[in-house]
Amino acid sequence: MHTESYLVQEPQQVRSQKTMNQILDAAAQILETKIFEELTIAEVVRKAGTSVGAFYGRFKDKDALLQALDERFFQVFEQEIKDLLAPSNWAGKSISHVIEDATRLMVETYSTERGVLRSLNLKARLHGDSRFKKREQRAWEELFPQLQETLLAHQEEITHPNPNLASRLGFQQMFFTMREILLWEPLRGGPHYETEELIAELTRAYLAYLGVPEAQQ
Amino acid sequence: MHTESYLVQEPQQVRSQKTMNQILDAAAQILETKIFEELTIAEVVRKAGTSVGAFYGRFKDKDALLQALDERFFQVFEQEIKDLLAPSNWAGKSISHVIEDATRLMVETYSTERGVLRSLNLKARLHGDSRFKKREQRAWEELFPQLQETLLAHQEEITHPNPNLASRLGFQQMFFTMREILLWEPLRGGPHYETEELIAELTRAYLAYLGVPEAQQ
DNA sequence: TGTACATCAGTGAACGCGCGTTCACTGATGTAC
DNA sequence: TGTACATCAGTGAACGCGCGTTCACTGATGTAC
Repeated sequence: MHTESYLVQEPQQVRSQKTMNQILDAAAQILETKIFEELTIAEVVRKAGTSVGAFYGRFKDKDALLQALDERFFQVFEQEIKDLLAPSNWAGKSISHVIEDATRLMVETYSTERGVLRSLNLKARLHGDSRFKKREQRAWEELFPQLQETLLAHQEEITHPNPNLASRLGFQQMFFTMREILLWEPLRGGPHYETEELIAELTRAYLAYLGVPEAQQ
Repeated sequence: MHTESYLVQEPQQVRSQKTMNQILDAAAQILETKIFEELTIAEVVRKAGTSVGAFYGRFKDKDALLQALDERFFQVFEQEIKDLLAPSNWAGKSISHVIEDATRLMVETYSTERGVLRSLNLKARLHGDSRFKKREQRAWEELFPQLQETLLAHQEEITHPNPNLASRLGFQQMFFTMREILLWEPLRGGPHYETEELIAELTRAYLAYLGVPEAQQ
């Protein structure tokens, strides 16, 4: 395995691998209730049952911790996207199924990984900074082009005058709304939506905007 | 006028009022390209042509500066909302006009005040903290209940099975998408939308989701 | 099977940097008589 | 119309606090012969 640039050194012994996992788990847990800037190294290592020195023996700096969490998350997420996009998967399915599938993946993922995703999302804004900005768009870039292609293949079902624009803005609406509702609304006690309800409504909204007649759903 | 809690003291002389305005203008200008946490007091006063001491003679602390910008912004915005909601204004208008009006106000406001709004939005997330959280929701609370009431008055034109839910989630979609596209997408070079196009498409999406038949638009 | 040596892992006190904030002081403005 | 005094405004160097980061050191693990 190649040396990850954010690590000082890859773990070589079981012992250190274990320590690293403890650090990542502790951090992820802290991020459920705090954002990354509120988290201190001291707090992480205390919770992980290790020391500041051990931390810096592994991670280049504080940001490297978030990068490692990012890496760990995307490993799983990208596989799920690949499975969803597997050529056979959407063959012959209706637009409405395709959109529902994509929405479901997003909603379920963002529900499960609130803490880490909240901080990644924030980080991308705080520092218009390279690494995190890129990564945040990956979900997008992996999923959207393929989804769009699939939708445009059913172009005759779309009554919006500009299917290209509509499929893009519709996806953005679904994604931004989902992210806002799942990651941020809970913090300010906004209205709560059940997972299935949210999936259903976001799908419905997307389809309605594309102008897919109900008969074809 | 009552003493604002975030100010050490209200300006008493023209001279100090002028200094204060210079500080606010300089800050607003800096926020066009930086976020509030990147802005330093030293930078603001340099640009404003005044001194650190002058700053603290007026503002309680750094946060007070953002609060003052917030205050200045909302003064204008709330008046615009009031005008929009004036009883006579929406009387007899179609759902589609009502939604377009609301969307236009939001889009135009957020286009004009990018800098300050970006930092206010961020601040509300960084510190789940009282003051800014509240203020961020004000646009919402001032505008939405009235909008919803107006929409529900035309309930027969809405084919979504749950008009109450749909008018709320539809508004959230419009608002979140608008905010994301105007405040954050430019930073990551996302696709650009013309103001009129954005208003038209967001309106269209909202109406479609509510299920307002095209004939009635 | 043991010994020597190299590298990996881990410890926690001390350091240092960036900025927000304070403070002692000077000058400007307003008011009283 | 001038003088004295109070308050407002403004200056910028110095301070200090919170964390991220370093560093000198100890112990654990692995490898060679």
